[in-house]
Amino acid sequence: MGIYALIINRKGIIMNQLTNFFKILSDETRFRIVVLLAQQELCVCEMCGVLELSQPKVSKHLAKLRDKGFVIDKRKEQFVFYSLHIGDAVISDLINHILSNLERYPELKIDSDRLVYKEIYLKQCNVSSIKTNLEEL
Amino acid sequence: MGIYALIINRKGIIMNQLTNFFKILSDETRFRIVVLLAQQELCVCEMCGVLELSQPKVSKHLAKLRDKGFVIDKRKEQFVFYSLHIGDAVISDLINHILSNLERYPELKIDSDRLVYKEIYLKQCNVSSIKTNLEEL
DNA sequence: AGCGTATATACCCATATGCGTATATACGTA
DNA sequence: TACGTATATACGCATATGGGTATATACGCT
Repeated sequence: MGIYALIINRKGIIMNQLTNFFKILSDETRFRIVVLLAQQELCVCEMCGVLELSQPKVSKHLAKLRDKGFVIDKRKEQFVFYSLHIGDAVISDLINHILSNLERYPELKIDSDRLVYKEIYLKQCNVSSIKTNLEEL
Repeated sequence: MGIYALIINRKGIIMNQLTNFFKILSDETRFRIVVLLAQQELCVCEMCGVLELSQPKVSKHLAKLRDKGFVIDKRKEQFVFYSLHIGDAVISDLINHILSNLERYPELKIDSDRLVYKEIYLKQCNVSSIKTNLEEL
């Protein structure tokens, strides 16, 4: 494989990185996850709680993010914490742009506001009484 | 439907507009089309020529862009010209960001460079000799 | 070792997606 | 009206996607 082939491949990779990331963001659940992780590292049950989504659903979307290399997972005892890992400048600028315009996307803003209460979800990941506990606030 | 429901709907619409656009960009063909249209309005056969893609393929992707409201089509005699129509600021900033970093995405850069020769394709849309004509340059 | 909690994944299903091919429609011109 | 070109769309197919449910695995604690 000569240099030209290498260049071609590099082209493809770069191009794919962008379209892959757009595919990630094209699902509402993953989009909300990315916006959360752009603000702080979180474990799975915290995301389930904040987003009010089932654990397998969140885990499966995180797996896709991991497979594409957009997040890094790090185990801390029982919990697995995820953090965003973005290389491309266009992508990270896009995320920052969204973050600084959160008020324009009320749904994302609500998610972010609920990050304050994330500790609530730490010890009841698979419990269906999340909403009950929330309502007590 | 009360005001609250309206707000909810408005939320959904705004949120969807972003994820819809990411879905559009998640396909390589559509991504290349959007980048071209961000530079100038083009008719279908010009896009087929520049991108070296079949006419039905380009038309179908344009139909998706049209259905989501991201492009406007305008007939001029035999030709139908498409132009980008982006409302959301985050989206248009994203596109501008990509445009000003075209050198970092060689494949997109090549497409854009070929825009210079777009007139070639105007009267041979369905002809398979596109490459032949290109090679004469 | 046994139990509870956290997380990942396998399985199944319904639906969406992208593509090639063929065809329909629209426009200009002879 | 007939023909060529431009464009849109219908059809069929293979594959991808997202979700729910059930299950497997990992960790901490007793």
